[in-house]
Amino acid sequence: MNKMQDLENCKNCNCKTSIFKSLSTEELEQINKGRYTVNYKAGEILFKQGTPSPHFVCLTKGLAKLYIEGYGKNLILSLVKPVDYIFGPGTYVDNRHYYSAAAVEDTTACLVDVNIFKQLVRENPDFAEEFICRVSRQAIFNFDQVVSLTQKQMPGRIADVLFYLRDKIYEKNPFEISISRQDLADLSGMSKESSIRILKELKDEGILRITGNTIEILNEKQLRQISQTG
Amino acid sequence: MNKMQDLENCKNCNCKTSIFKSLSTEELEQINKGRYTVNYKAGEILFKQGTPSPHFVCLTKGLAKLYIEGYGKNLILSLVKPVDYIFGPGTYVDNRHYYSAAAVEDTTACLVDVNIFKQLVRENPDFAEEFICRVSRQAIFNFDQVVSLTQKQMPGRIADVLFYLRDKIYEKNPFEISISRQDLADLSGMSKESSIRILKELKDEGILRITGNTIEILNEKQLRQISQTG
DNA sequence: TGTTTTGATTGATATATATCAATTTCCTGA
DNA sequence: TCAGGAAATTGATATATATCAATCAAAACA
Repeated sequence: MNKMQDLENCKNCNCKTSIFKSLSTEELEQINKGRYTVNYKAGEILFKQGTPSPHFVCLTKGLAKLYIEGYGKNLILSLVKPVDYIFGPGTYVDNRHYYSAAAVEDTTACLVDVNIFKQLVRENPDFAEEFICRVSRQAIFNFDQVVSLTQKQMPGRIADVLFYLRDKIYEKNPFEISISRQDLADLSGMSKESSIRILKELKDEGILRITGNTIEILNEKQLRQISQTG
Repeated sequence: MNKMQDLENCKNCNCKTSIFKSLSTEELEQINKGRYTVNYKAGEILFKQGTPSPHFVCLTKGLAKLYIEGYGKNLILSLVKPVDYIFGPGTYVDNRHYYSAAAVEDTTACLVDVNIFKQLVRENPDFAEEFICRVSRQAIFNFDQVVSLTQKQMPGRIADVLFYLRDKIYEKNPFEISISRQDLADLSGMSKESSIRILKELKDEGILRITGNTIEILNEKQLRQISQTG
């Protein structure tokens, strides 16, 4: 275990900026007591779909992907970066994970006993409300995603993923992706060959500049157009 | 307004069997006071995607569809029957509907001021927990759906929809569907022509018996197989 | 009762996308 | 520095699915 990590405390952690802002010092202390820190190398699995879900996960470093293992293929639901937490729907249903999580980059996470979390939801209405807000935003995001995946053709889906990566994950342009082409395909619901081809087409049309894993959106308006058109 | 409806009271309504079971008589009374009953004819719209969402809806009679209006097509998220309630993710985010709802059959619904609901979530931890459970189950359902829609081919998707209709909506076999072929297509993410063709194929293979709007699953095992295979 | 309209069905065709196979590039470890 | 393996790329082909157009059945209507 990394000593630096162990010296950290929820009280001065960035996590506080998230839903934890409604917690008192004592409540944060409760979370802190039931917390432990784990490091994952890129590629390592945080948890597998179907396994019990005894804690919720707060990402403090790196990048992880949440993905459903379907029939042969994977579907990546979202990427998670610091400071964000992973809280699956199984926690309040049957205590199972309904998706898997894997580190895309070297990643550090805090694991907190789920019962402490549930207790706080019961005791602190602000926290509960904040949590419900959070789950709701997640649901809205999923709606957009399912519409994109089921109603748009490949160029539109790739466009949506590129905007997602630029605006929500890497937050710059150009951005260097740490995910593979396969991941890109799993995010947009297509084969990796197709994702590569579409990327190449967008590059040839001058909408993107691509050098290895670095992508720059050159013509935002036209890419937006492609996203709209389907 | 129907007098019968007005005489009803939340205290002896079937809704109590749902998440409302954790509410006290006084709390149910609060809901009852802020409640009004509305009747919709088949085809009428309960609310439109994008409009404000000032109340949550409890279905007491009929059948409704929840659908996202996408790019040209609709995607039906789910069907709602009595006694179930409709509570969109926008309520805790920006107070907008993220999907539309329309009556499929003649439908009666209770509308309750969303602020009363939110207040109860804050005051009654059991109710809050029950509500989160509910939202979680919804999320799990959506996961299954998105996997079906993005990873299975048409016969598998139709198979999933048929099981959904038999087990969750009509709860009998054979069942007479009150939804159109277009709705069937919107549930399974394909064109209506395709949905008709797959249905016909399943009929020709002896897996289904179809007479007009009555469908009977004859060979459950084989249909399950088709759902699995994709 | 006939007429009109709507939804269901079928067939022919176009097209988006997956799959398979072959290279090529890149990265890692000895 | 090289060898081996993994990932990325490209091309050829097969296939699932949408689209278009026509017909048919059924329900609403006057």
